Amino acid sequence: MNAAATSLRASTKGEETRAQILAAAVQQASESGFESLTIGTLAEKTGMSKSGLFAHFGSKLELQLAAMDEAARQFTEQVFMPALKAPRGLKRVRALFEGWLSWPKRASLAGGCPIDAASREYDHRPGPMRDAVIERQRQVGRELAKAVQMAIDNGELKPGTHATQVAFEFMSIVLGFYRAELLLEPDVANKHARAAFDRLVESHRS
Amino acid sequence: MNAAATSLRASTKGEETRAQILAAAVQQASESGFESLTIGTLAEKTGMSKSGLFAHFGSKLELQLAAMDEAARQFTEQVFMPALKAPRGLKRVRALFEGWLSWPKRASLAGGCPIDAASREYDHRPGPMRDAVIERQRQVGRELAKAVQMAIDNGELKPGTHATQVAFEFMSIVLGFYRAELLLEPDVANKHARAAFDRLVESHRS
DNA sequence: GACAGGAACGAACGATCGTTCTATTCTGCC
DNA sequence: GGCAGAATAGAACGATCGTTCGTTCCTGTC
Repeated sequence: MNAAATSLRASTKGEETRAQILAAAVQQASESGFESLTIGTLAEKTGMSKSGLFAHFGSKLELQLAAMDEAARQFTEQVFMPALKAPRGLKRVRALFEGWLSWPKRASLAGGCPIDAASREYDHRPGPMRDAVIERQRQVGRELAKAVQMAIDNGELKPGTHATQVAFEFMSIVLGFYRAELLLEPDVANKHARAAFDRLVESHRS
Repeated sequence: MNAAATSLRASTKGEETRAQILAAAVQQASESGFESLTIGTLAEKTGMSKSGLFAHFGSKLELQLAAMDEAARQFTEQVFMPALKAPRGLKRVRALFEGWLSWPKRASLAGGCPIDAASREYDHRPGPMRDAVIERQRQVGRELAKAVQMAIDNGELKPGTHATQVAFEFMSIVLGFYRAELLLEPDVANKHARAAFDRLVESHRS
C-alpha cells in the first residue's frame, strides 16, 4: 500500500500522481520546511519534469497549500482518528498524547512534524500559508480542549479545571519533546515528556 | 546607542559594518529563519553591494554561523546576564523565565526567538549549522538545569527533585508560549504560560 | 480505429542565487 | 600629505528559481 493508495479515491491518473507528489512534498516539508518545496527538487524526487509537476498546481503557493492540507490530513488520520477508539476522558487524552509523540515516525516523516515546522516558518510572515497554518492549529487546539473537557465532565479531572490551560500544557510538552529529541537521546526525551504528562494529569485528577 | 555600538569593540570600520550586518541578519533570521539569509536581501537592507557584504564573511555558511553567534550573544546578554542579578534559587529561575518569554520583544526581534527558529530549521539537516545550534542548546540546557539545582540545594525545592526534568518542562512552557503567541491573544498566552510555570514550581516546592 | 481531452515533456524566459574577479574608494599611520 | 592596506563597489559567471509556451503522449469514448 503506497502513499498514493492511502489517499482518497485516486480515480484518475492525474489524481494518483498528484497524491504521489504531495506525499513527497510532505516528506520534504517535514525535513526542510514548506519554504524549501522547490519545483525542481520535487520533480527530480518524483521522476517527472518540472513543467509536468507544475501543471498539477499552477503555482508554487498552491503546491505549498496542498502539501499543508495533505500534512493535516495525515495528522488527523494518524493521531485523532485512532484516539477516537479510546473511551472518552483521560484514556482518550492519553491516547492523543501517545499518538502525537509518535506520529511523525509512524508516518515515515523523518524530519518531524511538518505542521510544527510550518508553525515556526510562517508565524510572523503574513500570507495564505500563515492563514492556513493558524486555522489548522486553532482547530486542533479546540479539538484537544474538547477531549480534556470530556475528562472533566467525566469526573476524572477536578471540576473547575481549565480545559484550555491543560491543552496549552499538553501542547507545550509535545513541543518540548520534539525539541528534546534533537538534543538528548530519544529515550531520555521520552521519559521527560511522559513524566511531564503524568504530572499534568496527577495535579488535576479528582 | 545603535546595534553596532552594542557589539564588542568595534574598533575598525570593518568590524563596525560587520556588526551592523549581523544585527540585520539576526533580525531577518528571527522573521524568516537562517536559511532565508540571502546575500542580496541583506545587502539591500544594509545599503551595501552584494560583493562588499560578501567580503566580510567569505561564504554564505560563514555568514549564517556568524549570525547564529550573534543571536546567541544577544540571548545571553538579554536573558542570562540579567538573571544573575537575582539571588540564587527560585528567584533566579523565575527571572530566567520572565526574561526568556520577553527577550525577543526587548531585542526588537519581531519574528520571535531566532534560536528557536534555528532549532526547527536544522534539527534534521546535518551540517555545521546543525552542530552549532545543538551545541548552543545543550549549553543553555545545562545552565538552566544548574539554576534549578541551586533552588534544590537551597531547600526551596524538594530534595530528590530532578533538575533536568524541571528544566525540560521549563523549556516546554517557553516553547508553548512562543507558539501560543501566534494563535491566541498575547495576554492569554502569557496567562497560560505563567500558570504552567507556577504549577511547575508549586508541585516541587518543599 | 478515429478523436478529444487530460497528462506530461522539453525548451526557454527573466530573476535571483552564491561566488569570483578587478577596480575603485576610503581609512589610519608615518 | 602621501602611502599601504583595508573596505567597498561593479560586472559578470554558472546554477537554480518559478513560470510560460508549444508539443507530444496517453487514456478513455463513440
